[in-house]
Amino acid sequence: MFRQLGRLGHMPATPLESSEHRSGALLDHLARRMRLRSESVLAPLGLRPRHLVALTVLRAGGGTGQQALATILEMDSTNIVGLLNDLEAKQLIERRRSPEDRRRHVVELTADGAKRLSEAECALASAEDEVLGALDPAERETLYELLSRASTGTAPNCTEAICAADDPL
Amino acid sequence: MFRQLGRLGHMPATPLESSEHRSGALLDHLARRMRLRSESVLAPLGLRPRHLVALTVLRAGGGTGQQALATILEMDSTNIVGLLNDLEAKQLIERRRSPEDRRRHVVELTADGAKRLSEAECALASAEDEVLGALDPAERETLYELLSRASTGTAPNCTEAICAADDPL
DNA sequence: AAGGATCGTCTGTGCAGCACAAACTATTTA
DNA sequence: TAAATAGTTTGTGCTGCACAGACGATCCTT
Repeated sequence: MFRQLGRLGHMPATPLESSEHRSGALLDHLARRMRLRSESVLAPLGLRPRHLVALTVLRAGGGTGQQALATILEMDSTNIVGLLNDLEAKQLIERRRSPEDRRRHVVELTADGAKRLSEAECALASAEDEVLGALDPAERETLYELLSRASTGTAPNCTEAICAADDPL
Repeated sequence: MFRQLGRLGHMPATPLESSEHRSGALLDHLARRMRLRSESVLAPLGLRPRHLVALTVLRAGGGTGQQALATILEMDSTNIVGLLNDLEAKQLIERRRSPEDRRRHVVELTADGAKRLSEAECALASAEDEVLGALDPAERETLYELLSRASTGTAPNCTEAICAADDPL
């Protein structure tokens, strides 16, 4: 519990710049708006928003054990199983047993998965246009970059392993 | 249904610059992580994440009718009622009948509401630190600004009505 | 080799968010 | 007066999700 707000101008020397600008609620709000639109757009592709999230994380993170995935996504591992089952049934991911520890399933995006993910992202363009309509392309890119950095922990400059997987174009 | 993707390299001259950088999944992911932390932090204040979202929108938007609110939040209006009932019971918002159209309830943040919102945002600082740990303060401010602009439609510069309401302390 | 810990899987249970529908009041508008 | 609109209330059902229990497979001890 700090000073709460700027108050009456007699704050010592606290910069107070970014002060109470908490992004949480806005994040929630926009994510919801996005999700609502995504669902209908994604349905024809046989995906749901959370599949997209998982695929995105996998694309960024490479071969991950599923309990590591559970940690990243902050989901219960039992629910991860179902999620991955869906994706594996569609051959968008692959579960391979880790050679080091054969209990472990290493989850990886397949070529199909990367492709489908790109398609989905492409299909989401109009949804994003609606939700982020107030931002110009440069701002959206900035937003993407910030979100990307935040979500992959402290990754400074690795936001472009992204296009590596699927563009044999 | 456009061309789906770049496919086989015979795309005309599409720049393809920011290309497939869709923020949807990242937004979802971060919002979830944020929400999980928020819930426990907010509980002692008698609030839940969605209350925060509603309060935030109200703070930004001023006196809104509840069906307008339903549109903004993209929630069913029946659920808005319950949400507002919660907030009104805690005297964080006020429902006044609109003088122009007495059917309409104009919803407004009370002084208490603004205060509580600030407290909540303050309490969320640590949660945000965890989730946005990879971003420095300037970047977080940028993020906030982008999210704020996006969520209030095309609002360029009205993010600081914030500190006006509650500081008679 | 035996014991316990760990990873993943499957099943089931229960709660909460939320959309949807129907019925009602108060009020405005045609 | 009749119809449309804003809000409220209640109920129903689906879905997401956490949580728990049980199981097989595989490590890691000792």
